[in-house]
Amino acid sequence: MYALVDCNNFFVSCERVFQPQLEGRPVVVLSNNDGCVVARSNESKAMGIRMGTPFYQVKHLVEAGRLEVRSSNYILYGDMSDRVMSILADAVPKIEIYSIDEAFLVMDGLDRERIADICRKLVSKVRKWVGIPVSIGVARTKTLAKIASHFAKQYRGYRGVCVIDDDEKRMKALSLTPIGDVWGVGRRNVVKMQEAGVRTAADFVERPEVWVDRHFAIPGVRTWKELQGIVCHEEELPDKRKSICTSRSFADMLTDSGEIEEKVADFAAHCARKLREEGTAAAQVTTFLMTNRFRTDLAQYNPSATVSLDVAASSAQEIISAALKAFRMIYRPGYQYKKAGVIVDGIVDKDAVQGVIFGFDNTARERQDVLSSVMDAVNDSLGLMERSPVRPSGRRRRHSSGTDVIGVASQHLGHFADGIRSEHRSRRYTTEFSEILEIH
DNA sequence: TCTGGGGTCCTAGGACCC
DNA sequence: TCTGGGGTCCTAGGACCC
Repeated sequence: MYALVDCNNFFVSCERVFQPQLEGRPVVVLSNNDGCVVARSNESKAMGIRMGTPFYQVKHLVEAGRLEVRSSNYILYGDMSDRVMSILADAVPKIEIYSIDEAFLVMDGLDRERIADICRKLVSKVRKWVGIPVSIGVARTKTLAKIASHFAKQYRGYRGVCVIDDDEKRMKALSLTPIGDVWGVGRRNVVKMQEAGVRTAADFVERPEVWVDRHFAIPGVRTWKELQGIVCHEEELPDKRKSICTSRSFADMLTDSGEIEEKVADFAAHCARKLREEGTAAAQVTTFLMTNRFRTDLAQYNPSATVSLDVAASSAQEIISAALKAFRMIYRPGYQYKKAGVIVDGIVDKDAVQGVIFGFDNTARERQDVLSSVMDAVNDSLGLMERSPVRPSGRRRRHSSGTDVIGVASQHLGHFADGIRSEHRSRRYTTEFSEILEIH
């Protein structure tokens, strides 16, 4: 059996722990740049505010005193997530952290009564110790556990825990679940489903497998099986990431090559730092630029270019130099750029790289690696730290937040967050000590 | 006026090989 | 004029997730 633990309205709940006056009030938390709504309290959901709503569309509610708003505070959320996850990890033999606010608990070898009991205790323990409300759904497959957690969240009678452990409960749950609420069925496929007369998860499982295969291919068949209790999503996600991306929208549109170049260098340095934290190196570096897609009155240009490295690298110098090379291949004056980013992929273990290097430029590379590790040490002790939000393996890692104090000259140090709106951010209650250190 | 960021997997089609 | 067949690898783009 799998138990899916899902933090209710996670970002809002984190804010409420330290600002109890938000309790019972309609609250939303915004994305980076104060762009869109990414988390809502039950009260703001009830007001009809949808996920992803641009903030300017609900700003009048804030001004009228009918809605509370906070900018996202990922350092706080990451730290709160770690606290929740460590309680969960202590309670069961195996945990798979799926996202910043969700984890699957593998409940192998426990009898049903005990599972329900453990889950109920976890709900109250997390609430009591961290202050975050969670819901838990239990079932044979992850897809069904997701559905169970929806019920646990939706109906008070479950008191936070819903178990689907026989066919009768399963079919009842499926018939009450709109097909679009099923894990793995996204917006595009909902349309196709509805056109075919499939409205609920129960409608879907009644269709023959060949029909599902024809219209929705392998991912569709997996979901179809999972809904019937046949496990398809079993394996844990691999430990190492296959790509790392750092990108940001700018508060204002930028035109100047030099100004964008500094951002790109910063993004590249951030990617390189993450590679080193994971003990990996990347063989490809991609830089992309985007104009403002919402300004249809302006010329659009969304180029990207990829530079391949001879030898996979993780030093700031090498990644930045490749990212800037790609940037110079695509930058064209005359456009107003709204966003840029750097993606590194072709990721391999650092050890594997060292094994295959011989020859003339080995020394230079070694020196850059040494320099990078010294920079990391300085930034670790003086910079502001942030916890990694997601690691599929459940292993916790610390991540730099980008407020480095030392870097490569092409970066715009200390200005990583410049030009990003964050007008309603709360304090970093649980990690502020390091910020104080930084000031001194 | 104002519209996020970071991932994964799958598939179709092209390049290339014998 | 006629113009094979089968395999692998890579990549871009689509769909999905939170």
